[in-house]
Amino acid sequence: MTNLIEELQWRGMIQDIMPGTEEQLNKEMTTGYIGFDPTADSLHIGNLVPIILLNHLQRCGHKPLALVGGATGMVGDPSGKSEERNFLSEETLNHNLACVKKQLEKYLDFNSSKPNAAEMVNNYDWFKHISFLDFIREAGKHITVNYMMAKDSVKKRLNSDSGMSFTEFTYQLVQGYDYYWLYTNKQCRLQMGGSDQWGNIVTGTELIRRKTGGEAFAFTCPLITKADGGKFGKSEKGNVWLDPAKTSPYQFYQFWLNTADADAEKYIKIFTFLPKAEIDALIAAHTGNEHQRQLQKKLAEEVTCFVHSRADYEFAVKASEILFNNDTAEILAQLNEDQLLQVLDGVPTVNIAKSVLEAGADIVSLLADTKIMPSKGEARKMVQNGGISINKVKVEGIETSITASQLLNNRYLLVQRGKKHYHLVVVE
RNA sequence: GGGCAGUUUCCAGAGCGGCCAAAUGGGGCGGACUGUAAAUCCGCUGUCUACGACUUCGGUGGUUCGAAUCCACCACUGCCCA
Repeated sequence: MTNLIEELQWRGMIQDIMPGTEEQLNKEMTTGYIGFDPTADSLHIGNLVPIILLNHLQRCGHKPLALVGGATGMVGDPSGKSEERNFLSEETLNHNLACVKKQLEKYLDFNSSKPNAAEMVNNYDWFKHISFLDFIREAGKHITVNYMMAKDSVKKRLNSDSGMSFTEFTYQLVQGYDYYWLYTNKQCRLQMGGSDQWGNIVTGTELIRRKTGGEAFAFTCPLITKADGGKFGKSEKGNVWLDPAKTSPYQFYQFWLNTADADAEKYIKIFTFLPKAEIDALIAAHTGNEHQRQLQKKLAEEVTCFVHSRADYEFAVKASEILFNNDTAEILAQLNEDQLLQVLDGVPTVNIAKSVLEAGADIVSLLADTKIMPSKGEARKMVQNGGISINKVKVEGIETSITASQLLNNRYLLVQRGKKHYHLVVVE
């Protein structure tokens, strides 16, 4: 049994830890859990850290429980939120729950023949049987309001103008009860989470101690930050999702590849399972040769393979080469239709009628009509600034006209605005 | 309820009768350099049938040859007094 805490420590994944946690983990196979809130119909890369924590737990020979918050999702966690959250409708919640469960199955080993097989639990399953009165007698009696009010997440909101509803105030008790329930019914002895969860987690261990006299353990992982102060996990297009239908593997790969130097060392430790020796070697090789971006490439490779697949990764690399290398006009022209569409998967497309090109369309009108540029004025300026390329060839001058002879595979036109923005024009 | 100040293009903020599509800064977007980075430098940033035309300066009317600029009313915002 590998020492989990030691492993996580050098990776910089431990923020707070309850005394005795390491001893418990070294003593026996321990069951540990993390909760996932069904706030959307897909997990995003912010949820990747908890997934990886559970994965490490399992690799070290312990038993992970992934808890989906069917009940807690109905309440809303106030931690880190400055305002009261809106309720999700029941259908949305159920839909999200199903999606999240399906995703989680990909990342842990649920093969029940193993003693430390992962398990999925839904806290709605036990909360649906508990009446309000049962709850306030069973859980509420053991925790004082004074104790609950002392939590940071609560204090902040009490001092704010928006206040805090009774519902959200209760959240920590609901989550605390989860831990108590898992403690008594699943022999769960460990809870993990982001450091913003510390307050809620401690309420759980407190509840366990007061109700059963038993001891439960916990640790948290630092929240992921970016060196430039931006919010981690957002790309220009918004959240980076794990669902390939919402964020294509190519975009996912690009997100990691674009990691800033200042963050890369930290991220490769947290988001990959590479052993310490290999990471140290990579960092050493990267230092002084930052322009080669070895760290970013390895990071993007590992995470893309873990979340999607090796095939998806290889494809993303190929697509990146075609899209970003300069002398690829010829390669592009050689691709067949299938390859072309795969490389450009996720690129926004516009349809135009073939007749438009037969007479030769002037570049400015084409850009404006296809909505690639919002107006002719802007299209004109963009072309004059050298910001538009067709099929990887820069457009020179606003008099340029586009004809059917330029179509790739007789159907497609790859329009590029600036370095990173692509549009696929499909002729019908 | 009374008094004062304000409302300008994505944001902040100049302009106070013609020289205003409107200074400057920020942001955004391009280009060069680079590592699909940072920093730096350069350009663009109301629309169009584009060396010109058209529509914008809270709203509606008015004064004037001419208004973002002056007047009236309305709406909203901020500050002060009740």
